[in-house]
Amino acid sequence: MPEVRTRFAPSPTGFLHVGSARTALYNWAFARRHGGALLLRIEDTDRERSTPEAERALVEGLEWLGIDWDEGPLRQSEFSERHRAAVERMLAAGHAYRCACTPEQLEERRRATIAAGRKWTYDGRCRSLGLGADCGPHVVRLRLPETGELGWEDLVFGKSGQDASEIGDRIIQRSDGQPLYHLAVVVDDLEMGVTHVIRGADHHPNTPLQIALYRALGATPPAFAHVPLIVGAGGKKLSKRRDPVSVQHFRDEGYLAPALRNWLIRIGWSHGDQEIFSSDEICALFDLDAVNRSSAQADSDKLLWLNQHYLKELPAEKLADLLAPFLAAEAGREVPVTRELARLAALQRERGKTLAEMARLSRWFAVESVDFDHKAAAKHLTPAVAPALRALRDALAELESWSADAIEAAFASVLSNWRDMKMGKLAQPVRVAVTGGTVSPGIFETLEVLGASRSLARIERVLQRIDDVA
RNA sequence: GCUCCCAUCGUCUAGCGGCCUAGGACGGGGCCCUCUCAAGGCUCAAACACGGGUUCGAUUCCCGUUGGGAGCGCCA
Repeated sequence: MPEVRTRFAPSPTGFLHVGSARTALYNWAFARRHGGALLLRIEDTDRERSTPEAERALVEGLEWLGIDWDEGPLRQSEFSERHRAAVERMLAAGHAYRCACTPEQLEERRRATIAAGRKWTYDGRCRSLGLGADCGPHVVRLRLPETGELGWEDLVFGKSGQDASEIGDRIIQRSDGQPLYHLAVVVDDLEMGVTHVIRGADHHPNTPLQIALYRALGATPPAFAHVPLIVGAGGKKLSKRRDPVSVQHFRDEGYLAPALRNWLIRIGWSHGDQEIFSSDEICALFDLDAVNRSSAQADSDKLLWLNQHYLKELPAEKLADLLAPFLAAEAGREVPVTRELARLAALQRERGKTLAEMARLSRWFAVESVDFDHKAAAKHLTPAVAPALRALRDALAELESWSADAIEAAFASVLSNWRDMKMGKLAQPVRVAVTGGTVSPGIFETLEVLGASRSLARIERVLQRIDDVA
């Protein structure tokens, strides 16, 4: 079996779309699984959209996801010479012909045909005119056989195809000499030696035409695998406005690359009951025959779950590195990566599902002084708890080592003097004092990471506040 | 409108004629744990779109219906 060569051929839109990302992932996984190569080709023939920034965004997104390629990025715009040469060859061989019908004439005939209740494909007016290059403004059309199956065995959809008569002679070169998409793709895939075209199912209906193109070029089509589309809620098309569609967006929200990768690979593909796939497992286990045929909705809750799973797997130091910028943005100030931050990250990772959420929950750690949640303060910062709080402050102040264990002992000693006070009655006021709210990791650990001086200062401040109110 | 494609819990899916009392996961409910919130453990509810065939036997095969999607450009 010849070497497997797959390709990912996005058009540069300024970001990496999750649907494209999954297609890239499938191509990558398939190539790796079979010891082949992945080629990256930028479809940049649409000049306005194709900026260097847009291309960089694409490359960045792929690299972040951990998708590496073996050749490229190649740019389609650099291959116009060979596109033109291919057209010349087809013209010479009679597989293509010049057509001088104007868009206006075409539109008129199309309308008339549809009005007559018949379906429109090009009516072949210029098909046998034998127009030469001197025929004035003209396009080039592919000459399809009158009939005949344009079929293939799709690696996902199985037997597929359409009869040539359904399609009509399509334009392959514009009147300005520029190649059309289908021609460019076929010529480039041929030129690059692509053996497996793995792409979105939206291309499924285009494939017969491309098969015809391969044949007209005297070539054997590659294997095709069309992967089902990712759709939004309710099975509707993913909408840029309603759904988060860019890989960058997920990255900025604090999703981990392994989580997004795992999420994407599992939409439309499965391997038994397995849910968690490392990069290596994806490369070892992915296969096209386990890809589904129906389109799938993206489930953001599952992504959240996966993200927390990977968050929990990360070493605390690494997690602190990742969390620091999110926390800095949350607190509006620099956040150095310290041992305490790593300790905090280890505590918060089972409380937040994204880095952004972890940062929100950890705000109290990074800010100078906390803002009190009004309801929490009203409920827990009352004169009734002041004596016990004062005793706790004294006990904490005398601690020789500031550790969770020592802090717990201080709490215990205070509680032993207030027999009718339960742990919760003391912990909550302290929690409000040091975090401003009622939600945090265990109170001993919270005080530990915050440090002795900041903890005591915040308790002191609360004591003052209770006195002021009283 | 025409052509093509798809159809299992709310969602992602397992199932490739009997193993199905339809399995797993996310999400949801309950219980346990507990200083809050989580995490964790246990547990419950939840699906073969419908109608015909084929077969001793259909979730699985065939045909319709319904519902969804994609494609029908001198866009990519």
